[in-house]
Amino acid sequence: MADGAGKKDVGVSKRTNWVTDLVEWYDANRRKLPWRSRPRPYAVWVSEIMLQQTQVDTMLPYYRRFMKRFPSLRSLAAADVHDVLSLWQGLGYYARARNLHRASQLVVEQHGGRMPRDPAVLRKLPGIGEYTVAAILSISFEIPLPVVDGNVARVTARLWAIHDDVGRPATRKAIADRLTGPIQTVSPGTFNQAMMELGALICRPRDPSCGVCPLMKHCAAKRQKRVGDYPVKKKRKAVPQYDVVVGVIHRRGRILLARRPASGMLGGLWEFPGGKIGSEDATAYPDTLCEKILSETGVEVKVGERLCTIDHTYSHFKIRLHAFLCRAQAGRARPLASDEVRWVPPRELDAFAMSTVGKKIVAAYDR
DNA sequence: AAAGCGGGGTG
DNA sequence: CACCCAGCTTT
Repeated sequence: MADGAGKKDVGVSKRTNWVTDLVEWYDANRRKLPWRSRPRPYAVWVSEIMLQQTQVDTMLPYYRRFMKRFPSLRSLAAADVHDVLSLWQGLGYYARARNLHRASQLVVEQHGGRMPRDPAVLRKLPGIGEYTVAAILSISFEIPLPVVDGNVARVTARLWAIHDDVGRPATRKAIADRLTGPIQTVSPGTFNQAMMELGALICRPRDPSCGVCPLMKHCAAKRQKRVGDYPVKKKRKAVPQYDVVVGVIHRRGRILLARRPASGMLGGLWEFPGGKIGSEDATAYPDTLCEKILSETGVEVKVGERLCTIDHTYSHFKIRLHAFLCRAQAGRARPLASDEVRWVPPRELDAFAMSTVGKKIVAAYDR
């Protein structure tokens, strides 16, 4: 009798469930984040959209401001998209804001303002894909759908020494499949957040803290001393560089801004007129800029001194941007290559939603 | 300068 | 499925 009980105890302590170890670690080590206290679907949604391609520390101040201004799904749906973009200004990936705003309106129109609990229905909303469906439904409704973000892919690839490229959809699917069993043995919201938290705090891309990892004794990569070999991913290719010229165009104490088309890159944001140029000599920039401004806004300008040069990296290319002070000579401004053009008093520039580059030009102008 | 994060949309 | 899109942080 005593023998049998002893055997059982040994068995349990030697091979504890990795999910139990993970969740215990999470309960003791998780960060306190605003949407974690009592997860409402709307708060989880906003946080997950902001967290795409953006780290927690970067998005946190944006999140607080956003939730203060739009505390409910209905308040967001009722807002002007320009106000939503203004709050997103500087966070990047502006399509996320446009999609979130549009999707909130669809939830009000089609679902009475309540978040759908059906994965297939949720998935149809703009900006909501496989990952976001699983995140919202698991965290706010405890529905057992595993999320597979970069953190989870990395943790899982190491845990089971998965040698497939984690960037491929098939690998992501395989990882989700392997987590479908485990997630049903505990709170799904806790499981998913614990996996992501472990990836963010312990199982980091470089220099992971294996020594304090709750999954150390379960980890195949660690056992093989090959943690650095996982996850396997394809190298990203080099990005091209372009030169860009723009004009800060004055007329009667005002400055000309153009609003980019609503869809596409930096859609709906305001910018200084100008654009990408070829590899011509720098001495030709003023003439090129003059032509560009004329063809895009119908305004004839005299190009003056260079205001600033800004290097900026986007995800798929880099730019070296040269901003020139210009003076309008003739012509009425028309939105020939944009959705809208407007002459703006310099003091009001801050009220127009711009990308980080736009704000840098404004900052250089203010100096 | 290079690498890492890395979901969604499109074709 | 492959490929394109979109910025900022860390090293």
